[in-house]
Amino acid sequence: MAGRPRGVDDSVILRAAAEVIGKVGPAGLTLAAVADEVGLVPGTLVQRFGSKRGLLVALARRSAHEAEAHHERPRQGRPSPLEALRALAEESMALMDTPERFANHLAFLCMDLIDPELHEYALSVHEAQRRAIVALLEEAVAEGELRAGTDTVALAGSVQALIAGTGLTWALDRQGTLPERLRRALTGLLSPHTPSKEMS
Amino acid sequence: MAGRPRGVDDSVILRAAAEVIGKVGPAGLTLAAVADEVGLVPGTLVQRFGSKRGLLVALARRSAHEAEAHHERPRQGRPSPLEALRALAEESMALMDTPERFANHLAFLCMDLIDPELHEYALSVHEAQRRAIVALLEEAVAEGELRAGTDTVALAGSVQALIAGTGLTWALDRQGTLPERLRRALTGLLSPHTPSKEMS
DNA sequence: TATTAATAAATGAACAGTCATTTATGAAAG
DNA sequence: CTTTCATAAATGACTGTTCATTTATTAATA
Repeated sequence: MAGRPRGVDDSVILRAAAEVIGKVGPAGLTLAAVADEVGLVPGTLVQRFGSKRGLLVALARRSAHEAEAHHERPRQGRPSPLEALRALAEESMALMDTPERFANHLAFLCMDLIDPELHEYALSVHEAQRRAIVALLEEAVAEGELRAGTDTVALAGSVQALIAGTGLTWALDRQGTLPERLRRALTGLLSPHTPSKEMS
Repeated sequence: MAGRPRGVDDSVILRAAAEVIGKVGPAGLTLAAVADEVGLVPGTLVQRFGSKRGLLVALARRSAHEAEAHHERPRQGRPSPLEALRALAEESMALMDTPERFANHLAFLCMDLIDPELHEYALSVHEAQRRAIVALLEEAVAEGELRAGTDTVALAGSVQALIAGTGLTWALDRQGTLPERLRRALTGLLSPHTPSKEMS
């Protein structure tokens, strides 16, 4: 039954594809570049993944599973829920802290602009992150770090927006360090900036 | 001296280019698509703009000038600085409230990923927006809407991140309406979410 | 005023390059 | 020998770009 064994595994091809995307962006990815990276020939990739699109789908699926698994890890001995939230946010930043990685991350977020079928994968990762954030926020409420009655789901949405937006704007102006800006913005989102009389 | 008059103006070509980018993304733009849109032939665009890259540079330059001019408009009879800030943010959202416009906006933000020379244009728009936000925040401080001693520049950075990130995440999950989510996130950034005893 | 020359704009065809994909062929392992 | 993997070459569809040519307009000339 078993014929000639594969010279290179699927996983190393996908890793190479991610690497290429990191360099030239998702739209600039070519089968030739990926094939070169792993010592194969473009046609082989088509045969193994069906098409270029098939390879991209496989890459999206793998990335999504990895990211979901990452977000399902329990809080690891962090002193407080909010501290764990900051850690989560900073880890997310690791996906955007170089121009290459940022381009890659952006490509992932906007995969549906390349191929609508890939949208579900980006969405599942996004929702896994949201669930993790909501869980931490609720812990924070339970432990008194956040005011009781906080709309944790809505706040989680804001936190996600802040994470994504901080990466985006930092990629644009490169002022300061990314963790520093993230921490400041997060603190601003979670603590008061207004005088005691509340605004409208 | 004067030869044959131009059948279509530069501005309508650039507008068509922006439209095409909105449909197929910046990397998917082809001269043929733009030429089709305005009833010309691809070669004509090369002759008029020097090259495809020249057309993109012209588009970036125009978009940058438009956006800067937009941000330099004075506060227009808004009841309060923070209300004006919310209005500014919501106007920014108008650039991302459809998939097409969002793609276009994203293309603009990431122009340097297409061509490094275009980065300066994206950056200048970003800084114009920052100046506008800082000005409003300082008015808010002066009028007592924000606590004295607020680091308006840092807070402006957070506001920008929130604007960009809200557009990004909304494009991903499409939950709720964009203005609603933006307003909630902004309120969260500018008002307290913690109990009176402040967190670290 | 009528005619001609000069100039710019636009065309359409062709070019060279790249890309994904297909086909036919050879090699490696059970 | 059969099955699977990989290759090399060829294909067809695009791409941006160039070139000679045509068209439309203004300026100058007689």
